[in-house]
Amino acid sequence: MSLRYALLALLNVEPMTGYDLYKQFESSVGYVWHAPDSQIYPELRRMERDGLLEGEEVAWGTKGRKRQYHVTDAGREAFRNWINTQLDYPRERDPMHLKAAYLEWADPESARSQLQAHAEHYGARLLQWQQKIKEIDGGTSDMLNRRLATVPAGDHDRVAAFKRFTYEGLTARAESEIAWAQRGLALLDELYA
Amino acid sequence: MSLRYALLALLNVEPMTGYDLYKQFESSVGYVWHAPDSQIYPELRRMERDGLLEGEEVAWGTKGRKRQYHVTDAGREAFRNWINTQLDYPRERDPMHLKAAYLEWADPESARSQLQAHAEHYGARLLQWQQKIKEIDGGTSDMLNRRLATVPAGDHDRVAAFKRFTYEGLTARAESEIAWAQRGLALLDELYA
DNA sequence: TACAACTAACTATCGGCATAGATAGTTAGT
DNA sequence: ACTAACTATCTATGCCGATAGTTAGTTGTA
Repeated sequence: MSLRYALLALLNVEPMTGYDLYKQFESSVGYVWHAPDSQIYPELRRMERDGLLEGEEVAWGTKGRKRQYHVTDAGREAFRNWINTQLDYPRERDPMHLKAAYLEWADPESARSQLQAHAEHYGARLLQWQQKIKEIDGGTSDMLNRRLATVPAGDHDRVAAFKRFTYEGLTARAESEIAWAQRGLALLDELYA
Repeated sequence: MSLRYALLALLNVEPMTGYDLYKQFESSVGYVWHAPDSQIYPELRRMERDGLLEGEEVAWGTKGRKRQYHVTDAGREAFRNWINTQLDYPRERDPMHLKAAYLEWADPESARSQLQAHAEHYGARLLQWQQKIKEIDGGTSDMLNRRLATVPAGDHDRVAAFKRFTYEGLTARAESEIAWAQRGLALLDELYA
């Protein structure tokens, strides 16, 4: 159900087509949330059906058409409602930690390369998220600047602060995963010396 | 697809019924992996169909019957194969961080209580996982002791070390989430002073 | 003995998400 | 003029998992 609110969040900034939204999820916004186009288009139709969005056909070239959606009052209210509602947390289900618990079954080299890959995966994420923080601090974040243009100047600090806060959480998580993987690599050295 | 391997991991220790496995996921093992019985029973049947398990009817009381499953050679091989295979990491999709990015839409009190709940959620997990580590260190972990009984004494350290390593990762993650939520609470105090 | 709690297993439905592929129009470069 | 890359949208299939409800037998206890 979060896809709906991710879409509302983006459409709150400016009207967009399904394809625009898809591209957002493929690039910068995708570092926080992702969805394939095959989920986006049907969800937009459902949201229009539910009165959260309104779409209008826009000409594209001579024969082409595209459908641009904008948020309705009901949509904004639904978004505000969601953001004020307590999430419920899913039960634990993490494949990498499940694996880790039975790593004595693995070949040491395989265990090593998987922990290495874990560290590298989060290393890549870490760089992306740190980059986002730099962009926020430097005022060069497109996403943020477009968002800021829609709110009064007095709220700018607040909006930027929450964006930064989000990425701080993600970088902290990445750092924690990297540290864990590295402890694992050290452990392998000990155990298979 | 990880459910299959979680079940194999448990059944590698000793034969169990679907209900036994369900109870495991409801209690201690559930802190690492969880599944409802409505997924467990069909998956066990599929695994038997695929030759990873063999089940036998066991009498229970006078008229009752239950089906106890044990792992086949093919099952053990499949498990070893899984544990040696690199995972692929899903795209980012985290509702709480999505929310955090738009927290300026929330009522300050709601934002506060949600961050509080975030900290409390991971606080509860943290206690459970720390408890697990204590049990491992003290040799009072049932799960681990049963597992250790099935491997040569020379491997005991290794088996225990990986279990501990798993819970260390989970506690580190919980601590990181708690710290993040607390930074968020401090931020709210600043922004809505 | 009556009842509650537990053991055991199964079924149905629904939403989320991945993967794959189909179709059609447009734009930019060679 | 061609064609590759991009824009735009849609459909189909299938797994995973959540939720809820059903049926039947057993055990412990008031």
